[in-house]
Amino acid sequence: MLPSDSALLDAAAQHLSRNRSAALGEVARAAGVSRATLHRRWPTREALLRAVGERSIAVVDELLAEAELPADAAPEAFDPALDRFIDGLAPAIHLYGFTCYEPQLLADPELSADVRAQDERALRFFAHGQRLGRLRPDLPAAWLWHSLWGLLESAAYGVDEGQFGRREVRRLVTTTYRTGNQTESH
Amino acid sequence: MLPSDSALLDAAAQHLSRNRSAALGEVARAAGVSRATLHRRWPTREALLRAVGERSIAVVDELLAEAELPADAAPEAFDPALDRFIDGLAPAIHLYGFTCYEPQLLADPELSADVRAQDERALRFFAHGQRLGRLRPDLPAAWLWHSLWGLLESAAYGVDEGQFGRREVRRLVTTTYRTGNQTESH
DNA sequence: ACCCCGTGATACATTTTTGTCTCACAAGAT
DNA sequence: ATCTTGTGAGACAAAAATGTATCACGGGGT
Repeated sequence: MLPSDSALLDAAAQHLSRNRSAALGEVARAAGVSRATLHRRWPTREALLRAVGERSIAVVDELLAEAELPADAAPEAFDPALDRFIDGLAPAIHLYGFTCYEPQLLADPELSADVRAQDERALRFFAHGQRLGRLRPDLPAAWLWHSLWGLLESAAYGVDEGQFGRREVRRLVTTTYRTGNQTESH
Repeated sequence: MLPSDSALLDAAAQHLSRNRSAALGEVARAAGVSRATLHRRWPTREALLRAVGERSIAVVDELLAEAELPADAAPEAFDPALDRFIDGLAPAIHLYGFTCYEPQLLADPELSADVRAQDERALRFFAHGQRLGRLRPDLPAAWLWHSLWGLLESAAYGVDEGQFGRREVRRLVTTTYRTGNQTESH
C-alpha cells in the first residue's frame, strides 16, 4: 500500500517540521518511500516545500472558514468557535506550523502573499472576538493570533517529547490561552 | 572595530534563529565578518552551533539562578521572580530560543544532557510556583514551562515582523501567561 | 619606521546534497 | 498469461556547502 499524495505530504511535513534542513533522502525515508518517488511527485526541494506551504494554507483556511462568525453574531457564539478553531489547529500546526516562518517559503512571492492574506483573515477573526467582548481589547489582535500559534507549537513539541498526550493538547492550550497559568485568587 | 566573540556569537545566533539552515557565508555576512574569520573562531559548523547552544544554556541558567526562590519563600515572592525571569528571557529567546529544538545540537550527548538538566531545573521553579499557590496546580509543570517558551518565541517573531515593539513584549507575554487573553467577565 | 597580528579576499579540494537517468521488479488490470 | 504502471535501487553528473590554505593589506604597538 503506497501512501497517497496528501499522506506523503503529511509525513514529509512532519519530518521537516522537526528538522527543516533535513536532506531529501532523509525525508523520503521518514515518509516510507524512496527518494526517487519523492522526486517524481515534487521534482525539486523547492516544489516540495511549496506544496507543504500550500497545504498549510489550505488547511488553516478551511479552519478559519469554519470558525468565522457573521457580523451580527451573539457574543456567546464566539467561544465555541474559538474552541473548534483551536481543536482543528492543533494537529495542523504539528505538521505545518513551521511553514509561515520558513524563509525559503516566504521567498516565494505568491506563497508569501497567501500567508499575509491568511494572517489578515485570522486577525479579523480575533478582532471580532474583541468587539464581541470575549477577548481582551487591550492586546493587539496580532498578539491574540500569534500567542495562540506559539502555544500550539509548544504543545506540539511537548507531544513529540512525550511530555503530554495528544489528547491533553486541547485542554492545555485552551486553558492557558483563555485564562492563563496563574491561580485565580489574585 | 571588530566584534567580540560574544557579539559575534549573538549576531550569528540571531541570523540562525530565523534561518537554521543558512550557509556559513550568509551567517558571516550577517555578523559583519568574513567567512574566514568565522571559521577561525569556530572551525566547523558543528563547533559554531555548539557554541551557540552552550551560550544559550549559560544565559538561561543565569536567569534561572536569579529567579529561584528558597524553599521557605513567601508566596508573594514568586510573582516578581517570575516577572524578572520573563524579562530576562525575552531577549535571550530572541537569539537562542531555537537551540533546544535543533536536532543537530541535541545530537551532541553532552549538550543534550545539559538541555535536559536545565529543563528539570526550570520545572522545579514552576513546580515551586504551584506549591506556593501562584500557578495552577492542574496543569503539568512541563506545560507551565513550555507555554512560556512558546509565548516568548511568538513575541520574538512578532517583533521581527514589526508587529510589536520590543518594549511591548513583557506586557504581552506576562498578561497572556498569567491571566490569558479572555476578558475577565466570564 | 618597523614589525606583528588578525583580517578580508581568493583559490582550491572535499564532502554533501540535489537532480537526472536507467533498469529490474512487483502488483493490479485486462 | 500478458501488459501496464509505478516503485525501489543504484549509478551518475551538477550544484552547493564546507573545510583548508595562501597572500596582500592595514591598524596598533614597539
